Amino acid sequence: MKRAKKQIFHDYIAKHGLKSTRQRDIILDAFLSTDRHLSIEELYLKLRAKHPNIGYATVYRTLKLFAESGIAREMQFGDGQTRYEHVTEGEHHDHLVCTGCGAIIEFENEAIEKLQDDVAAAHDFVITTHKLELYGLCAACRK
Amino acid sequence: MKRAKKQIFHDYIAKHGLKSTRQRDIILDAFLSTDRHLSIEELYLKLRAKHPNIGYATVYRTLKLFAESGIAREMQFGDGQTRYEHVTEGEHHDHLVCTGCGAIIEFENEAIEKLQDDVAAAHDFVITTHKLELYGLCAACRK
DNA sequence: GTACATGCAAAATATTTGCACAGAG
DNA sequence: CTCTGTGCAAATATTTTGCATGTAC
Repeated sequence: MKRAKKQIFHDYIAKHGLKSTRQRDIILDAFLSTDRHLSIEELYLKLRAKHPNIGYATVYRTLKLFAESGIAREMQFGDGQTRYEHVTEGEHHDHLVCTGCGAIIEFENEAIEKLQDDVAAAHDFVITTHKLELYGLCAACRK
Repeated sequence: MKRAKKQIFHDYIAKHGLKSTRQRDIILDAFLSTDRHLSIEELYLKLRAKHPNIGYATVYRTLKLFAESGIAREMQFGDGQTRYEHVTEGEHHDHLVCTGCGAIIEFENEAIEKLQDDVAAAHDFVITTHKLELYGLCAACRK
């Protein structure tokens, strides 16, 4: 799966006349080998440990590329930072966010998706994406 | 209803030892008499027409106050600007956003809310709020 | 009179852009 | 060799803060 995303990215690069560079590979590896919801800053700091010469701007530009290529998606959880999450083709999930510890749990629910389509149809909309986030406290944080 | 929100805000002000000022009243009026999803900048520009001496910072601070008092809520629709929407007690709604013309339609769906509770229960979460946004194209923008 | 509020400008954040140089194809 | 990518710094955009002054209570 990690391999599949590298493949998708490299295909995208090739198809658009872009170039495969050392930095992009490094950032891609770092992105694929972490948690699914990291901010640019988190990724940048993580990278800098091993690759102090990679610039902030390159991380921004490269993550945007990931998003365009379809292997990542920009997310806003309202904390002022844009986060990027992994996207796997055909998969969709929503989020359960603990406001105590910041944990983000993913879930899928077919029934909800179905109802969303109904709502959209009732308003004569054609949905392209959606975002569902439930904010609350996890068991541990309620103690 | 507009009156009710003014009441809520003034009660909040009073209870917290804050002060009722001309600016807060002006901003409150402007907020209550507009669309339900405006950015700070939109509100600020609208205000400046009639009240050129109100500062940007005051608008920011006042809208945060509105949110604290419970008559407004901060929203992020991913366009880089924080927007504030009206909150009516006991009411909850979600959003249908047209990516073509930017229209935002509100809707409510009990069945979805119920399923969300089920999801939360399954993960041992207690939900405090949630956010559901459906992005797509409205009928007019599909033509 | 004593806080709290305001307005302005400066600061803090987050993100984007210009440009000279480096490197992939 | 050409055109894209990189790194750095500067520019933008958004939001917050410090401070002197104003004003509600």
